[in-house]
Amino acid sequence: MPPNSPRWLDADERRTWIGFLYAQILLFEQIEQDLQRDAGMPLAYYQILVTLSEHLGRAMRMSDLARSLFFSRSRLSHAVDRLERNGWVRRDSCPEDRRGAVAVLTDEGFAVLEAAAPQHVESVRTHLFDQLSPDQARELRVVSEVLIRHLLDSLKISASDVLPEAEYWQSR
Amino acid sequence: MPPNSPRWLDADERRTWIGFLYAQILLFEQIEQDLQRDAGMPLAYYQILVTLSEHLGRAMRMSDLARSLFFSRSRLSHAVDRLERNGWVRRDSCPEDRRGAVAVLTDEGFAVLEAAAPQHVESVRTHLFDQLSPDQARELRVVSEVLIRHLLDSLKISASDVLPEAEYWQSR
DNA sequence: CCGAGATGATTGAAGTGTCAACTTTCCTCG
DNA sequence: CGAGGAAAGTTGACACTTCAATCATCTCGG
Repeated sequence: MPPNSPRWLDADERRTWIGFLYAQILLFEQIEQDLQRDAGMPLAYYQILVTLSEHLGRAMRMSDLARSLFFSRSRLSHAVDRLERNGWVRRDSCPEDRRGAVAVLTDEGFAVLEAAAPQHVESVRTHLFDQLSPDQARELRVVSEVLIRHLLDSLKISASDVLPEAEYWQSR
Repeated sequence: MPPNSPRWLDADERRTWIGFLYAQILLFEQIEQDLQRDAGMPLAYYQILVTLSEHLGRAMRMSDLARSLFFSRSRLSHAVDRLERNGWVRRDSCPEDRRGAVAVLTDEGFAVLEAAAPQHVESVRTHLFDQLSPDQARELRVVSEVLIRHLLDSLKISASDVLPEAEYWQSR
């Protein structure tokens, strides 16, 4: 698996890689910090609430939720523990599968989400879209989708596991 | 600070944002996983070793190292604790400032880094550069550098704190 | 020169994530 | 039907980060 003779990065590639790495670190650090300040939760938890809020009954099976967000089951389980303690999510048992559990967004959770959304969106706009020309934003999207297709392939994840945006990421 | 009327994202922007978010999550998850498998350390620790290895005497003041990597002092302190337990880094006291501490890359640490580098570079190439056309890689670099300049400004960090690539990220 | 505030660094607790082990229930196939 | 294996979910231990508090030293204006 390690190559016989490694294909080193040239100077341009190194700068691209380091630049991308640091841009990513700084951007998400900033957005997480804004969200933590405004809503008292990390981005991962916000994504859980958003995903639940967009589904029928504001409810989802734990496994489906985990797949949608690329979370391990364990990670989701711990996260829902905390969201439940905050009163933002509730666990119901699943009628058609006695192993199952359903995470349900509570009214309080929905209210917290509604209150947090405007500031979070503003943060994303300020630190991402306001900095890019329309062409650059388009290019960023193309690059992102290329990478997602590759990575899903390489992880042998079928894009249709990733509801509800699956159609955007189809391999071909 | 919250806007009177939030500037919501339109459908294209939402797709761009979610795409970028997921590309970033999947890419770094994959690269971290490869590095963990091949070298038994997270990317952040690898970066510490790389940064030390590129400095005179393979040594740096804790604070300078933290600034270079955008780590908090606390984070670096904990990380160096572990690297020290692994025997990869050593702490020396600082002659010209008695408060100070200097992190030094040990020979063993350098050897570990040399052993890990080829596979890590291969991983970056496979999952990033092999997937992008030269134009896309160029565009990714431009976008990254735009974001870095903005974020450093917004954090009031002067680019020259971030050695040794500072010149690349100057605001103007 | 001296005291106040800034800087360098560490510490411990709490939050979040990973990993492996485990339980329960479901599904399949002989 | 009834194993045996797969899937759903949880749990506990450990690893990494953050946050606030702390201590020591340095710097600088009066």
